[in-house]
Amino acid sequence: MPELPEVETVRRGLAPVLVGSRIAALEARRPDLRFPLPERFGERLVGQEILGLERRAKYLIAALSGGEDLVMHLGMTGRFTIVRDGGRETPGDYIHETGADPAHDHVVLHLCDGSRIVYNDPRRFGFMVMMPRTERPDHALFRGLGAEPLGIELSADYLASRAGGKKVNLKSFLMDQRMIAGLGNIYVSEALFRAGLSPNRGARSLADRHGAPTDRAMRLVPAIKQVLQQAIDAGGSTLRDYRHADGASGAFQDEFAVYDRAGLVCVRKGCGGTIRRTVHAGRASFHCPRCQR
DNA sequence: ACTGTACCCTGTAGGC
DNA sequence: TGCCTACAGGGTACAG
Repeated sequence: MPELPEVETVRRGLAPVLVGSRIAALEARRPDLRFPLPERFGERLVGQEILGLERRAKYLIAALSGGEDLVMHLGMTGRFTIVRDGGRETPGDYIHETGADPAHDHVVLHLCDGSRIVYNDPRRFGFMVMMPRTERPDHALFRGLGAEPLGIELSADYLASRAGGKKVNLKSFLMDQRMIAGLGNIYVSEALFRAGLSPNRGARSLADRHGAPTDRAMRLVPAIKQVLQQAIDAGGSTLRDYRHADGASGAFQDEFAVYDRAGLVCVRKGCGGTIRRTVHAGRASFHCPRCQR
């Protein structure tokens, strides 16, 4: 579920509560999510102050005073909810407080001020790992990540250099976290619509035969940046599970041009085309065959 | 080296 | 009402 805008929205919601706080206790209600929780998870967290909370791609990274990073990924259905001091104690009461099924409240961080951060994840595709801060850039999770899409490193030149000669279609290329880190199924479809590019087109068409960026690559870069920024401004997209850290829904789902709109008329004035659903690498794609070539 | 498919897990929506 | 299938914002491990 959570792509870059959703993870960034969660980060902004958690940061004011987490940063500067100290961890009083850890509740791990099961030993694993997608992967086993870190060895001696509680020992390594309790007593630590959280110095900062940043995002890289779809990862949340809490910097701990002891020198380790707590790296968190929300998978498809993960969500963090802040429960303020005074919230009720029994798991069953979380349903009122977080709106999530308490059976899937897997990890609870208790902070010294009495508030709690509850991690809920029905499908358990999310995970948490810890690593020394100095080792993070070389860690397997981060080493191969591509450009951060809202950073200056995502440019037409970058796209052309990564896409040249590749046989993959544009949709799969943009979904590949080694190329661009943070896009997912929704925002790839939305960015391609804004750029007027078909998801079926070969990624290689972002570069000419000399490896220089084509006008398609030039259109794609601002399309990606704009759709992500607008989605962040709207607090992300809530389809099912995703919520802000305070339980609120995102609003960007109301602004989808193509995602999940198969069979509906294209939103572009005067187009009149019908949005089509196709499949790339097992994931649904949506595009307007008239607007997107 | 690259590309496509199966799979991890649970919940829900839709067809019969 | 049930039962069954297909599908869902993620990523990874293989086989070809």
